[in-house]
Amino acid sequence: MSGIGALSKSTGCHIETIRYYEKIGLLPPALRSTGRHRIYTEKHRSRLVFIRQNRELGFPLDDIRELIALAADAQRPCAEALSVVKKHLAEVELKVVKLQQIRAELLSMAGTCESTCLGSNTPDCTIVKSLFEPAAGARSGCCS
Amino acid sequence: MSGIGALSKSTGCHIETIRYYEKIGLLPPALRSTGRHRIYTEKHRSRLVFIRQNRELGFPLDDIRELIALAADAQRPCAEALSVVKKHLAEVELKVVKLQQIRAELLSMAGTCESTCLGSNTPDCTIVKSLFEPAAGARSGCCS
DNA sequence: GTTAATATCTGTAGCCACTACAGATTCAAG
DNA sequence: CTTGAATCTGTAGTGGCTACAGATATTAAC
Repeated sequence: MSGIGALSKSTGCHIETIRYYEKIGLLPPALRSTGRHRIYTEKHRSRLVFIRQNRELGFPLDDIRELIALAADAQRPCAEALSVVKKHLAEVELKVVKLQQIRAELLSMAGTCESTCLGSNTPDCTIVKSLFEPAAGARSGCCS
Repeated sequence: MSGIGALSKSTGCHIETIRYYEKIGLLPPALRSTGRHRIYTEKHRSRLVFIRQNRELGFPLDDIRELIALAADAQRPCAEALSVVKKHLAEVELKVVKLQQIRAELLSMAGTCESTCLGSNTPDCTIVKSLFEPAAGARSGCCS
């Protein structure tokens, strides 16, 4: 049994976030003191830890909600939980690929700038140059 | 000179997004027809292309705003533009590292589930098990 | 010229997952 | 009993759009 401040400290989850999770039904409502302050049990705490762990792995709250539901109905959560994880894994892998492409592009931008215009008198930086370029091949077909 | 629909088609940028960029001052206000429909020039188009290209590289709108400002003041944008790019690059690289850690963790979760509980009669899936675990070592120090 | 279909207009609300307040109340310590 | 810290509720803001509703403009066909 502990208040929201203690729960926050022991889980590293902000007080506002704890209240938010309760509001959207991800955490069950806390018990209340006579003055309406929230009181938490160990069950609340372990569920909050679960939520946070999965959030740190990037699961959206709806996925976490589903995992919790699967846990509650202990019939055969395995295949379904696994599919939630695998779906998320696929998204993470896609993101990694995209970010690596972006990284390569940024490295090339920085490299070109450093070798071409940085320190020279060139007024138009390669990074910024595309702003003034008419973007070849897209002007045809325009009116007038 | 073209309307917002044509601009949208030629850039792949949604109409609502174009209006949004104007609203937040990222695109200069369009000319207007007698009936208040927006009319765009080639300059609008090339700026929008610039914005979109940089958005695809993950730059936040405020960075793009700064790059545009640097382009306008052609004094010495190079070093500053380069620093914007490098800062973003650092963030992208950090994200890649984090996502790769997450990926490893998800792979391990999926692997453990597949080899341990999937297809067996075990009622508690490893993916979901931490919900019920008292999270050892964090209970001490609690009141009562 | 008229009508119908399409395009565009403005403004507001919603998305995700929080975060940041303001102003009121309650709790714990001395 | 007082004081200061904690907590309460409720609302609004973040980024970068997206989705609508209801009104007006434009264009094409007849």
